[in-house]
Amino acid sequence: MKKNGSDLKKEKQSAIFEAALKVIKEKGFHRARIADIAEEAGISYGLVYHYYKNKDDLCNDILNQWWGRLYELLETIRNREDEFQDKLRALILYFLDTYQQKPDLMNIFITQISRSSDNLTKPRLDFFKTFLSLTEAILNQGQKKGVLRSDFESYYLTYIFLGALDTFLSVMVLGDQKIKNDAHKDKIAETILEVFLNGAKAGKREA
Amino acid sequence: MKKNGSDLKKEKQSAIFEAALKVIKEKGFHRARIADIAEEAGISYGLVYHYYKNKDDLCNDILNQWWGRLYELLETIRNREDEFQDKLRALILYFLDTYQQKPDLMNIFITQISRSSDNLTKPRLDFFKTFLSLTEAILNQGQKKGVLRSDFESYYLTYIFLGALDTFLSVMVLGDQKIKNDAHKDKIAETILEVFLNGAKAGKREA
Amino acid sequence: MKKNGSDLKKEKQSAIFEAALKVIKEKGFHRARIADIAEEAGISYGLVYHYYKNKDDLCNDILNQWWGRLYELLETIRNREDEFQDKLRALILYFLDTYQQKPDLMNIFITQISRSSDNLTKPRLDFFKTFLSLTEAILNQGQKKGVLRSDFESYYLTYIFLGALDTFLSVMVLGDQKIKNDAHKDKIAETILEVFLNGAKAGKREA
Amino acid sequence: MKKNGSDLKKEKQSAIFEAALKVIKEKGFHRARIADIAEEAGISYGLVYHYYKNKDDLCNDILNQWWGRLYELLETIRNREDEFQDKLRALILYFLDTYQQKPDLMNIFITQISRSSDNLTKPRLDFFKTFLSLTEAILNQGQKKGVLRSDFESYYLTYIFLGALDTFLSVMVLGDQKIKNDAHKDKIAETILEVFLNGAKAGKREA
DNA sequence: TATGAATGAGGGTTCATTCAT
DNA sequence: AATGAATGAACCCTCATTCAT
Repeated sequence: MKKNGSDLKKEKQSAIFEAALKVIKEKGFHRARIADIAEEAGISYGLVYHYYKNKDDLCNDILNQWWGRLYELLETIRNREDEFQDKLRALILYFLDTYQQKPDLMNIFITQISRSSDNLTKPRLDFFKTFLSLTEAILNQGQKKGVLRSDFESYYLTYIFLGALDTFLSVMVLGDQKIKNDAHKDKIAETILEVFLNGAKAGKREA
Repeated sequence: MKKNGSDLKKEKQSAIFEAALKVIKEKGFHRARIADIAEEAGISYGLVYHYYKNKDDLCNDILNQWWGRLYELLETIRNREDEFQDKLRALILYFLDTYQQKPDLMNIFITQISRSSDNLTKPRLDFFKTFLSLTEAILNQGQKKGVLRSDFESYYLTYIFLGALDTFLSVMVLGDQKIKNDAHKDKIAETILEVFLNGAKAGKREA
Repeated sequence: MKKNGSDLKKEKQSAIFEAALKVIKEKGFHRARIADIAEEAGISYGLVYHYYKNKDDLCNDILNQWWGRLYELLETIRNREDEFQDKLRALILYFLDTYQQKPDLMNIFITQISRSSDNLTKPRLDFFKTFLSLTEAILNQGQKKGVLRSDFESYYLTYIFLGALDTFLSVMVLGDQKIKNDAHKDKIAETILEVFLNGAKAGKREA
Repeated sequence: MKKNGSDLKKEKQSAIFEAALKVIKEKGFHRARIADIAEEAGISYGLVYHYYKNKDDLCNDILNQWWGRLYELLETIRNREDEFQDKLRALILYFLDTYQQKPDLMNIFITQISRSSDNLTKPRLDFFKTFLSLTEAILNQGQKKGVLRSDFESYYLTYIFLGALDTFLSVMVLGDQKIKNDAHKDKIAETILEVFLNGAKAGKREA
């Protein structure tokens, strides 16, 4: 079955996208040269500019895809009729899955997007704030249902939850640790959930 | 009392250091130009090279100072005979104090150092790992004393604790939020501690 | 009636030619991109290379057409048995007519061809010199007939005549002024003729 | 006598300026590369950017100098109490003198500035229009004094006068003709003046 | 004939670093 | 110690031209 032009175009663009992920992961946004990306993608220099207006456009595509998917997921989770804890678990697993399937992208999120990067411009900051808000909306559901304590504002709980998740991911990403199998993945998820919900203090849990 | 040459040298170097903090905070490591730093410091830019071998040297100075102080603190905390919770509180307050007194440095830590930055070279990664280890050593004390639960490896607890702290700081730094007063600072510290120790779940706390 | 292949070819080539005129007028030779011209002509830009060897070839086509027609006219005028003044008038009107009918071409002549353009290569300079020579030949007829004064070399008179004409056109072209009607056109022609022939000094004319 | 820093700075900038004139004359604004200019000036590539913000800035400097001097001259001429014909002569001689002393600049005026150049942006067009206006103001003086005929608008006379002058210069510049001596220069000036004032028609002059 | 993807040389600009004074 | 002129490698982006389909 022959692919039509549009498919081919998308494929090539996708190749550039993936190459960019890899190079940016290795060098960071700044040091990633268009020449590197082109070489990684196995195409000529100028062709990158056939698919992307400029370097910024390419970087934004990465950001938009990342945040776009994440926002979508958060909306989905919020609207689901799940048990509250399953919502948190779903979010954690999304990150872990992404790390498994697109480690470069996850790496970039951790090292380039989540905080820093010299590119911390206003719109990029807004991405981050939106992420916090959407997550907070979910935690707020937990408070309303009486699952989460309400003696703290929901954003406090949000920071702690996301911080825990983020640091787990950071350690894995920066240490280049692999997720061995699904059991391992579940273990991590359960740990984060358990400590977040029940705390780190000894001897407080029933049974 | 006349200052001697060495003092003068240190003063000037310090001026460059502070200028670098400010410029790097505003532009990031990459976009921070030697010319900017010199201008901010009120000196000619050739002079920067009398005090620092090159840009990397200057950046490393910042990193070394940051991590050096932090390591020192962690060692101190570990060796203190405090109650365990006071150790954690001391660590949290150190970050909050630093944010109050040297917001630029804190900003750089959050946005440039803590994870990423394009400059994520091996030695810089090691800094981060050492930080995790030293903190883990303290949390491990908590487990040994029976204050912290032991059904998780100490590094799991470390990630959650540091993640919570880090995200609180990130939000403040990125949102340019000020710490209003000591009460506010204590509130934040207590929140982190309380949720870390007792968890986010509702109705589980005695009294 | 079906057009044959050659006609079609000429039509398409003509479309490219006209598109080139428009784009070059707007952007100049240098900034005019093949892609712009193709888009203006409503064809794919690879196709331009079927009709023209390269960009230079296209530009030369424009130059050749312009100069070719002009030389032809000058030859015609020279060989005509008109009154001398009618010859000059015919030349002036040719330019004004061209400006009316092909303003883009006229614009390019004024802004790109007549003098300079970065493309001032030897062959292009020769075009210009030939133009001067052919015009001079006509003015020389005027001197021989005793209509024009002979106390100056004919090329001096040529420069003044063409300079006057050229500057009139320049102002119109650069100011994007339209020729309102035939009376307006005649007025301009007569002004140039009158001042060229009788001078700008006051009170010297009979009657 | 030692030169101070500012003098040296100006000297170097001037060297770049002159080098730019030469290169632009040879290649045109577009084809003139910063590398060429630097080489011509005998300095390194980057140094050009020490003195000029960018290529445009350098080009504008040339334009501003050219037009600035010309405007100044036109103001001076207008305000002088000279005989009217001496005013026109002064203007012609200014151009001829400039051609003698700064042939590169004159060349650029003719081939790049006066009309064309792809760089025909709004502000550059305005330069040209101002030039026309200032000249027209002088010719208008001639009409008011009764030296020039008033049956044509002053701008018509302006176009013819400037056109004549411009074309003389063009021919010299494009033909790379030298002005042999002062007598030659005067001859040219008188020719332009004579034909402009008394016309090209034979047998109309007194005596 | 027609398309537009693909190539890569060319050139502008930045900026860390060196160096003469 | 101090200045800032000077250097040139690095890298982004453009666009004429080629080529596979």
